[in-house]
Amino acid sequence: MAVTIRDVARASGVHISTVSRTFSAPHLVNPETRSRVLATAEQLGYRPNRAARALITGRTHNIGLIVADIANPFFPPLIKAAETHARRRDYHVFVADTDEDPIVEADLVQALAKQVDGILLCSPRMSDDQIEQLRREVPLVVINRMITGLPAVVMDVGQGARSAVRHLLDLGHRHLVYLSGPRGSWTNQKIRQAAGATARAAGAELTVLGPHQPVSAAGAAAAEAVLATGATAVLAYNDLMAIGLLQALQDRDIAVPGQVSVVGIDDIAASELVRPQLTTVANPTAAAGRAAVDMLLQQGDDGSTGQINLHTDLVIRNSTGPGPFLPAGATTAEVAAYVKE
Amino acid sequence: MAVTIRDVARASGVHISTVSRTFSAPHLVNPETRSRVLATAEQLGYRPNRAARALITGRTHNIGLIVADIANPFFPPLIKAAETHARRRDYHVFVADTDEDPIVEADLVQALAKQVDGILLCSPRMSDDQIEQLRREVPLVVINRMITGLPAVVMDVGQGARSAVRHLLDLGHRHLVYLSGPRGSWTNQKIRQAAGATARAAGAELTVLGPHQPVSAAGAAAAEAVLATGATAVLAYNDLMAIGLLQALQDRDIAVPGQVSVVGIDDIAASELVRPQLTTVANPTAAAGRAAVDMLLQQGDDGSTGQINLHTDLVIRNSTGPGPFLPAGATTAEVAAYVKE
DNA sequence: TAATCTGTTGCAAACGTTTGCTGTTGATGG
DNA sequence: CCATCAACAGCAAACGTTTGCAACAGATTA
Repeated sequence: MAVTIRDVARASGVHISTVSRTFSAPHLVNPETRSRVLATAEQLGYRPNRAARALITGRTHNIGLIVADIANPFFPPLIKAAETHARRRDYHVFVADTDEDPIVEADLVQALAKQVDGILLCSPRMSDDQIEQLRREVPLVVINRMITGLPAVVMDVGQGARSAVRHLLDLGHRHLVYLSGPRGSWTNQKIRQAAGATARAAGAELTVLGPHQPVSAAGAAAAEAVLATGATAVLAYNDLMAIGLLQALQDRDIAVPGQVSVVGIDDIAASELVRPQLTTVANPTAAAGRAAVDMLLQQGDDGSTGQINLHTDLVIRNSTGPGPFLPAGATTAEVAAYVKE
Repeated sequence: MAVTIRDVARASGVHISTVSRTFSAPHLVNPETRSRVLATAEQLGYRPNRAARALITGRTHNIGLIVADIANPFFPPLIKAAETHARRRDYHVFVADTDEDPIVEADLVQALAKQVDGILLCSPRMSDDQIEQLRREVPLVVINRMITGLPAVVMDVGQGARSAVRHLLDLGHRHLVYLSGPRGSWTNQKIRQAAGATARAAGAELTVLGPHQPVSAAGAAAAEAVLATGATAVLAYNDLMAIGLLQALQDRDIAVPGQVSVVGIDDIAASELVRPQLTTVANPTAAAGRAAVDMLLQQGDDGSTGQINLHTDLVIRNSTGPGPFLPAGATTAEVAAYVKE
């Protein structure tokens, strides 16, 4: 049925090994022979069978990409960049979705292990131990989580959170809220620590609310709680939550940024589409995807296990501004009254 | 290095074919033997090598999913649903992005062909001929495009467009604009035809603007042109464009839906996050993904080549309402003046 | 001139499975 | 008691490649 190396060999009067070499080690075959083989291959429509190749070389030229939730707008740009980059290097990529379930995550790695040359693990929810375990079965690069001894590429959310908080501080805010993300998220911890430290260092207060699911509904649901704190500025775990909050506040006739400033993290596409446009920390997700692919592909060569820390950028838009500043220690009722004006 | 069927055979004192059958045809092996083999396999950490299996059976248990742009929010829910559904049937999926380029599209199908049992082609930009050509190399299911003789699952955008236009008509609008999508999009044609026919049947006018790239910037850029037509309602090729337009209008102090009503198509997540929330036609993308996978997997069995037409739903939110109605034949200047009030 | 080398090709053994066929055993039926 | 059969297990040939080794020619070196 399908045309194989053998058909090409017969048609061009050489041995199959010569045909094989024409494709996998061209420099070993006479230019003349080579072009003849190439021509008949082209004419016959020959395409190498990757399964057979994989069987003998042990390299599949496939990589796996495991993310928590494909539909979370944070991931698609990363997936896209990784896929495009991989393809340019003649690799194909399996994409899989864990639905934020650590068990599914582990199963997936196992299932994919034999079929890929390595796996990119995005924001894994597994324990460090589990991940180290799996690393013994298949080359791994972890994205958005740092585990000593494991190759990783992370986006420096700590630095991003610091910039965001400093921006808010510069605008005069003294009481901030951090709307935290899901339990078990490494990123969440980093943000929380960095934001807390930066606020404290400036003598400002930071109230942590959460944990929350990283979705807009959770941000919206947190609106009351945010107002109750009396804070004038909010940093959210991600843009989705920030946008949810943004709209919930506006639905309550609370001006953003007039009365409350809101900052997100990720810079998803929607952040620009929403009004006011969201001030946020832009994560270089595309760069991260590419870097992770490179790291994975190099890993085979040397045994290097580098860790890359990608710079993040605060992008200031219209959801932040100098706020209304309450007397310290205002009660919830006072805040609400103030805010209603 | 890796543990193979041979290791398991040796360790459990049977022939390799028995081990093979334990996994691929359990009913052919004695329950006692089977459990013994299973136990040692488990203990040794044996995992079947899919490449070897694929080589001999010709079935890879992989499928390919090719989309125009992973980052376009329309696709991720479809990808997610397809992947999850496929995995439940023990298939893994390659995801690839064509960047809206028909050439890349064809290359990708070819490259993936030998490595998958079939390919899901989403909103292809290739010509019908090309697609039929490729179908001879690999089983195909086309999503969001109807080609006679080819298995397809489409979302009934025609019906969606009709509902949308009827909704606008019911609100009293007499002059509508259709903001059309990219050239070569089958969906675009369908919408345009359905919208035009519905408007004409009611004696209303429909002006077509475009083509445009299916992105929010294009929607925003079209704002002036839309106003110039004097229309009071707009149907856009997709939500992204609708949202772009929405914000561009508001930035010009034009009330939505007070002065102009806007309807999108797709019901992407952002449509609910934007204010006013966007009235739009919800496409059952997840269902489409699942249906396409099923269709592809069945295709091997019988030679069936069904076509599924999925129902779409108009979801009415806050971007549509009774508009201000101008005297017929108002000039651009008059419209602008009117609209500024 | 003999020895060595270089460039090119063929040969055949892998890689880890699946599967049609053949044997063996013990049970069933006449 | 022989013939038939069913259930099970082993044998070996595939599947389409890659790759170490050997063979050979012609060129280079000593």
